[in-house]
Amino acid sequence: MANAANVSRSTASLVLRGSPLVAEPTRARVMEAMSTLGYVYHRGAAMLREGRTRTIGLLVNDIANPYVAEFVAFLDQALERGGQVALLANSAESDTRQQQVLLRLREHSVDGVVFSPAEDSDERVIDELEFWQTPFVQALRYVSQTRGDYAGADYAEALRLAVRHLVALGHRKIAYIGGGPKPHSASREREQGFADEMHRQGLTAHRQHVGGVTGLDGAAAISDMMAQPDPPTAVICYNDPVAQGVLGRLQAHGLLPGRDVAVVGVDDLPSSAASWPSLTTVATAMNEVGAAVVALLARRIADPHAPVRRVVIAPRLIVRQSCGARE
Amino acid sequence: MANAANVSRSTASLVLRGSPLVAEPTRARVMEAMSTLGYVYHRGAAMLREGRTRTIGLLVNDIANPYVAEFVAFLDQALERGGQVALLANSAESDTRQQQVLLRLREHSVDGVVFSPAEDSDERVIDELEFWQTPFVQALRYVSQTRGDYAGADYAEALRLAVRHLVALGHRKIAYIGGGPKPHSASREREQGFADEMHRQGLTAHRQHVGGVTGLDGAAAISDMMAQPDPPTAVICYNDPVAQGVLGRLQAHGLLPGRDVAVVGVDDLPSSAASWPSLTTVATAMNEVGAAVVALLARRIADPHAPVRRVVIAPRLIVRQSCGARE
DNA sequence: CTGAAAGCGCTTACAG
DNA sequence: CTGAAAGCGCTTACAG
Repeated sequence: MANAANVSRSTASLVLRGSPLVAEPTRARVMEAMSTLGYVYHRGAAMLREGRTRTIGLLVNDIANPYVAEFVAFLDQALERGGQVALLANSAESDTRQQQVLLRLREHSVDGVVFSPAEDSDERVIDELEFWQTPFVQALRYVSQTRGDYAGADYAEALRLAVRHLVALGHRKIAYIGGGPKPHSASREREQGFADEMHRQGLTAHRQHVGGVTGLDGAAAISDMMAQPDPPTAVICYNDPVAQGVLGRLQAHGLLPGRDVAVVGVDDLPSSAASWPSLTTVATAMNEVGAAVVALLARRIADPHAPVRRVVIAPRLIVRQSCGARE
Repeated sequence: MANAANVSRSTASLVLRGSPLVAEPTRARVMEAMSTLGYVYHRGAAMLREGRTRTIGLLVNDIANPYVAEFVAFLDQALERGGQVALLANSAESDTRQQQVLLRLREHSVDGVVFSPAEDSDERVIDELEFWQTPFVQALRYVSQTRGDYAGADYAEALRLAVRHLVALGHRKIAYIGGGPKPHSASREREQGFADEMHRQGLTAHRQHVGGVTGLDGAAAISDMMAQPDPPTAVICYNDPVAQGVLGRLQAHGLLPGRDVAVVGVDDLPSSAASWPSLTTVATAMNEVGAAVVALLARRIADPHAPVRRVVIAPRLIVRQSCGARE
């Protein structure tokens, strides 16, 4: 580099890293040379020498999912604040692609990996990460109940809150419109929470549907349910996009959500406050989950042998119009 | 590395890169050693030596925007297919952060940068990128009309299509609910297209509003407009989220979009087909823009002195219910 | 076809 | 406080 500034490379290196060992005039001389030469710190060289890259692999199941996109935005910012940079990758719910991308991340010598597993993830992903000794944390979903750090919301509790709220409003015919056909931890937890709370209330699922996680899936599911005899009076949806699709389709059938059928979502996307009727939903505390993920990863990098830690964030019911509790 | 496999490092290197110069038994021996040792190709070392990283900086104005998230998903996949990996960064519409993040990307020696400029971008961003000689392409928005490659949709044409469609349906009181307060190329183009086509039709903007780019902003804007005397009969919105907020708020006021007020969006998000009423919108061909971006960047990396190229993709009107043309 | 040597830009001890 | 030397894991000529 710019040791055309009349100093040795080690001195320059000390300046770069802001060491107090360097005399002021020397530092000034080096800084001067750096800026006139348009010098840029070559992190790649440092990483080769230091053995770490300050780079974190961020592998998500579906970046186009609005909730995941917000999660990525949050993590990107949090990592940046910690002086790290995110290598983004999207498995698009494919275990195969997840494997490939993980190898790629490893070739780039990431210091750690945050991942929300693809829905059909094989537990071998964990084997591999452990074999590589790559610090990692599972986010939003987990592949293994017991292996690897994890942070997510309490999805079972989210469904329990929704059921309890609807029962309190007098509903007994409560349906659940679930997520995609391939279950993962977060969808299993939701189903469990739904079943448990219904049971506790002396009820059984009035109807249950499996389809997908988008508005179109929600619309199709509700059409189906309403066409059958003895339709539900209340519907809980896998997430807000599904619920928004349900809101739309109900109205297309001439039914007003909140008056004719109660609808509840999960996640509390920003857009859910602006829908008509506004959507009652269970917020899954994305920021808190994100913060936990960052903390877990830092801890894991610092101490690879620390005991496994799993952080589960409490959800919160947001009552708006679509459940009929408000005008 | 594993030249414990009895070969020299150069031979191993040749094997790694799949050179045909290596004899089969030798190759087998090397492969064998690699797998037993759990060897992983150290891209960082290669990049230091080769001077390129097969890493692309992907800097977006707002990852939490659904359209941008889809764009990121598309690009991530396209880059991956080309053997590159995306370093993600989010400027969150801040020029300051954009500068920081660009420096960070450069420290990571990205081979090129794709960026959708923050809304308040200073043209100095371009100076800097040119000074660094970093190949780059502007996506979705541009900082400079003349400098740097660019790919985006034809946003002016999108607005023209929307105006023409509404006029053909008999509307004359057409309002435009624009994006955020800080204009950027894509919002200016929209405004221009709106003004041009209204003029050509012998009309003037019945009303025009500046606010934000989310559903809540759209809801606030339409409440405002409808509360004033002589409200518009048709509204064109900056993007689909704004339009969805408008749909919701109109209904909250007891007005049915498509019957009482026509509403048109821009972008054609997947969720817009599932809204109620389903949203008439102008699709801005995200995949084509993405493909153009990837091609432009490859070209720029291959030939830094190629003439500037700007790719503008034609938009397409998607007629659904919210404009009143369909039941 | 295979081997020995140099070098990418840093950081880390180790001497002065 | 500053300088000289080695080495991170690769690739690139250059000889054999």
